[in-house]
Amino acid sequence: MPLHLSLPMMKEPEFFESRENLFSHFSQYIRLSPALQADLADKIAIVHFRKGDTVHDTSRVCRESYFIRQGLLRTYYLKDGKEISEYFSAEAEWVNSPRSFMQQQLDIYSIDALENTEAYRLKVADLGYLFDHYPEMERYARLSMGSLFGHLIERITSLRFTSATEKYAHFCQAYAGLHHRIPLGMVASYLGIAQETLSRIRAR
Amino acid sequence: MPLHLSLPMMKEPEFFESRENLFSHFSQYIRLSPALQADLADKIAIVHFRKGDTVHDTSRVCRESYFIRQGLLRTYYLKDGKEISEYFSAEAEWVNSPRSFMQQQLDIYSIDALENTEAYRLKVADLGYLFDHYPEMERYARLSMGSLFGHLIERITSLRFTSATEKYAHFCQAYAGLHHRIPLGMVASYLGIAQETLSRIRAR
DNA sequence: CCCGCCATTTGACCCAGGTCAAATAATCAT
DNA sequence: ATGATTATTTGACCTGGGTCAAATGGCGGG
Repeated sequence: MPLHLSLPMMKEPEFFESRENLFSHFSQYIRLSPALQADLADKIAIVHFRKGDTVHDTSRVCRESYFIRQGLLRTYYLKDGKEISEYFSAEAEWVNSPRSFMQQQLDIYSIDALENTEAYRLKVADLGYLFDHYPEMERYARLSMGSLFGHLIERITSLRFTSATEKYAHFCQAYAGLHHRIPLGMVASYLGIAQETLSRIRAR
Repeated sequence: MPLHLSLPMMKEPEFFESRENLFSHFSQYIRLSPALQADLADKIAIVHFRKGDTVHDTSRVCRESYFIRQGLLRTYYLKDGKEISEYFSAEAEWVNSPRSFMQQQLDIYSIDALENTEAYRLKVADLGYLFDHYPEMERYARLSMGSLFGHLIERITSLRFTSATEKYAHFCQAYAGLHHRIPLGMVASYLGIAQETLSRIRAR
């Protein structure tokens, strides 16, 4: 099934505002030279997804990464015919199918949109170009990966020795404002507990 | 308590052989220029730990990273007075207390040696120097982190929906030859299951 | 506004694996 | 070697939370 996405159709001012969002994100990690800024602006496109759209599926190698300007995406995979949510990504986060994108091979993860979403798209080939020409992009990648690391380790800790109730509490804190926006069943599979159990916990 | 480590006291030939190990590791990811090679050789020291030694403890900020030439280290933390093993690191892996090393702040993880261990030591300040002067070091960091990522995600998957038996099977496969070298109780806490349960599983 | 399809809730039942306790085996230091 | 300390095994018991089933609630499309 082909990737389903609508093309940007925005007024100029809004477009500029958008770009600055991404740029200011970069600026948290590195100093953006004018040259890099220009090259980035050239490589990055804005795309829209409608709620329910498929952003990526397992039949393809993942060749693009998305930085969410607004909206909510979900990365999931199938296990015994059921969808298991791996994680959720909201504003100011990069999303792709990690191993598929990094090693350019097929992988089990699909991505879909839980809300109408507006995102910047960067193709893997363009990212490679940026890495080759701007050492500071390498640094950006290293630094931003670093903070992800902490989250993953925390999650592993939370999965191992905590009760279902504690897992949910940790989730609410880690995904702060987001947990309202995500259907209960998906939260349950993210936490590795049964939907029914989570429903009972909520009705505490 | 001060860091307990013995200084290198090696014959030259062995020393050279050691360094080449690390260099060939780097070569898997980047091309090592002679200048970088020289700088690396200058910054890196060889250290030895005896079985049971503390490599890092929670009272200090982690200011060095170790690349294991031979041996086995364990990263763990205390929960309710018990040691929970976070992960094990063997030959050809970098070890530190991740958040403490990356953000230069205190964290909950300690590291000790499960076997006599010989490792290369790189100080955080020297690593910063290398990042500042050699863009290819940034690339190395990005690429080598990438492969860690896959492992962490796999582990999260394995923790969520699998029985204790499956967790142990996954562990044996992920840590291939290593599982003989690690005490049962530590494996159990790594997997998030009770020691008694793991003992029964093994006696299948 | 109504219908049909999911998502969520509620109830009943059951088992994998946790806890506590005590025996046995392995390891270490003297 | 030998006793002391620590790691592993074994047994008995119990509970958190999984599974299956059925009722109820919500929402998007016509």
